[in-house]
This record gives sequence, structure tokens and C-alpha cells, in this order.
Amino acid sequence: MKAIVDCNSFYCSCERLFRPDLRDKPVVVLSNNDGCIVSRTDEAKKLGVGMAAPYYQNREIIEKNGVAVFSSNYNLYGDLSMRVMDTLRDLVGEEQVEVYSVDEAFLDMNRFSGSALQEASVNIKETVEQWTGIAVSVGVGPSKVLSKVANRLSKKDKLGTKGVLVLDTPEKIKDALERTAVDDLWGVGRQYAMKLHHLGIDNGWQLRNMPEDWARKNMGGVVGVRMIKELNGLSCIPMKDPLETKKMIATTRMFGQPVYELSDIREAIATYVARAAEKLRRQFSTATAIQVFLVTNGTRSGKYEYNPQSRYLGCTLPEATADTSVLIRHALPLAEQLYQSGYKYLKGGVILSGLVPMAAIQTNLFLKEHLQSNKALLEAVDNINFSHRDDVVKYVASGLKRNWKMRQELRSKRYTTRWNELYKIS
DNA sequence: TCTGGGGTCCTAGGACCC
DNA sequence: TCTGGGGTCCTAGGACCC
Repeated sequence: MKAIVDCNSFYCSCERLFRPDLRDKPVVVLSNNDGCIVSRTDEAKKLGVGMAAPYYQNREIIEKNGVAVFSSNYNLYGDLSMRVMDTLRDLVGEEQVEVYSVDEAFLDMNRFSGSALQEASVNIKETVEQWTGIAVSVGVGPSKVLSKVANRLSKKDKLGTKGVLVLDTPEKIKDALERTAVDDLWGVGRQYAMKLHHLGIDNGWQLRNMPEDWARKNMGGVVGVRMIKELNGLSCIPMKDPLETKKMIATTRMFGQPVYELSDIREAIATYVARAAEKLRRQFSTATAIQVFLVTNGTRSGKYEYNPQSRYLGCTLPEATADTSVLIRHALPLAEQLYQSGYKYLKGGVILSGLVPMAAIQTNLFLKEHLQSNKALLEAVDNINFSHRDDVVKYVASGLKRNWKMRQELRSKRYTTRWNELYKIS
């Protein structure tokens, strides 16, 4: 059996942890640049605040009802996420935990059976809440898709399930699937949901009963077949090896305000490269390809319509590297080629791909100077930036003016990761 | 009148996830 | 004035190989 543990309104829960006065109050957290609402508490949901909805569209409801608003505080969320995951590993074993996202983890529950399964699940929920202060929901089922179904119902039907639902009999599975619209299945997005409704398939149970051949033709080939199997309790999405590294690393950001000058674009791209390279080194990888993209608003007229147009340009590197300066040297010419004056730039990004482990770099026979020489320097820079403050040490190309920096006007303190922002008890 | 069979690798784009 | 960021997997199609 597999479990999925999901933190309730994670970002909001993190904020509330240090603001007990907000316990029963509506709270929302905004995306970068204070653009969209990415987390909301039940109280905010009840007021009609939409998920993933633009902040400005909900501003009226928010202000009228005194909803507490926060900018994203990733230092805080990242740290609390680590505590939740450590607790889970403590409870079920290091190897049994697959961290799926910042606020979710799959657990291999095969060591529990019968009534022990239910007890263990309740214990997980209670212990995480007690140790970290973050409320979670636990769903258990024979496959990942079914555990997701259970998790969603456990959260929805809070009184009946108390946040824990174990689907361990065919009857429970049938009942759960009948209560779940196809739209709410993990792996069914907008496109497939529309198609399924069109065919008269509205809930999980109906989809479960469709033949695999049908799914192969109508739901993206093997993806559809896998979905049907998973719904039938046949697990075929395995637990991931926790040691697996990422295959691609991206840093992309909306600019704090529209940008027109090439100099600003260069600064931003260099900064994003530096950030991406940091992530690369953190997982002991190097990149063999780099892509840069810029998004313009698309129209040259004075209209304000949001009509983003993006252009990409990439190159392969002569040798795999994680050296920020080498990556910047390759990225900037791409940005320059992409740039056309007269446009209004909204967003930019850098994508590193073709990742290979640092320990397995294929050196380039024809390169006079190899690209790995700065290892000690890079390590030192990473250590300083990590232990002090982001960007204490930065590359000149990243600039000093930073006209393009994102807005984060409502960020709370980094209570758990900065000495000078510690929570004070008076 | 008429032109094989069996592969691999790469890229772009779609769909999905949180 | 105004709409996030970071990923994964799969497929189709083109280029190329013998």
C-alpha cells in the first residue's frame, strides 16, 4: 500500500505558525511578484477567493474581509518542509519516503497491514502535527492514483475521516471513486477531463471500468493505460529512488516591472544563470546545454492586453560545466541575439539541461582550457552565500541597479533561517 | 511500371503535476 | 498597472545510419 501525506494549505500554515493571531482567520499567500494567489486557507476559500487567481482581481474581497496577505517566503517554507519530511522519514524509514513536492510525500506502507495500517496512518498525521505544527492529510490506497483519491476525500470530508482515509477494501475503493469527478483525478487535467465528460465518463469509477485499449487510443497512449491500471488498484507508478537527480534546472522570473533596455535584460539573465548554476552544483551535476528565453508583451501598440510571446535560443556547451562564469559567458550572447529594441519585456529565464554528474564529465579533447578549474572558488562562493545572505557574493554581470527585481512587498520574516529575523517572545 | 527494412537519436510540443 | 515558477513524461516527426 502507498500513502500520500499532504500539508493543508501549506504556505498559509507556515505563515500561521508564527502568527497565532491568524489561527481562525482567512489567510492567502501570493506567488512571486505578488501576482497570483497560490495558497489559501479554508476561511479564505469560503469568502470566494479563487485558487491561482490574480491578486488584483480578488483585492476587493480581500480588503473588505481583512484577509491576511503574504508574499511568498521560500526560506521559511523550505525549512518547514524539511522538518515535515524528516519527521516522515523518522516514522516510516528513510527509504520509504519519496518527497513529491514541497508539501507532499508518498510513503511506502508495505510494512503495515490490517488494522496496523489505519493506526500507522493516524499516528503519522498526529505526530507530524505535533512535531512541526503543520496540519496534514493522509490518504492510503493500493496505488499512487488511489492514494491521491483517498487524500482528497480525507481533506474534503474533514469530520467523517478526521484527515485520514485508508482505501483497503474493494467497497471503499468503489465508493471513493464514485465520489470523485474525473477532473479531480491525479493525471487527468483540463483537456482529458473535457474529453471524458464529452464521452459521458464523469467519475473515477466509470473511468476505472473502461478497457485499456480504449485508454491507449484516447488518453495519451501508455499514460492512459497506466491510469486505468492504477484505478484498478494495480500499482504501476513506482516509488522514485530518493537519490535521483533532476534532469533539467530552470530559473525563470517575471520582471518586477516591464523592462526595455538590453542592459537590464543582461543583468537579469546573468542573475538567473547564477541561481540555476547554484542549484546545479547543489545536486553535484553539470550542464551540457543552456537555453535562454525572453517574453515580450507581444503588441507594440499602446494596448495593455496581456498577450505574451516568447522566443527561445539555446546552445550546447563544448564541455559539461557547473561554473557560473562559463555559463554566463554562453548565456549572454543568446540574450543579446534574442533582444530587439522597442519591445516591452515581461519575463526572462534560463534552462540548463543535458545534466551529467560532476564525477562523470566527458572532457573535450580539443579544448585548450578545461571548464572545471574554478571548483574551489565556486564552493567558497556557495558557502558564503548559503551561510550569510543570498547574493552577498555575486557576479558583476548580475548588476547593481536591478531595475527588474521582483516585487515582494508583503513577505514575512525568515523566522527559522536568519539569525537576525528570529521570532522573539516578549 | 517501378524504389526495402530496421533501427537510433534528437527536438519540439503537448499534457500533466504542485 | 495588473496574471508564478519549476518540473516530468510521452509522442511524432525529421535526420541519419547500415
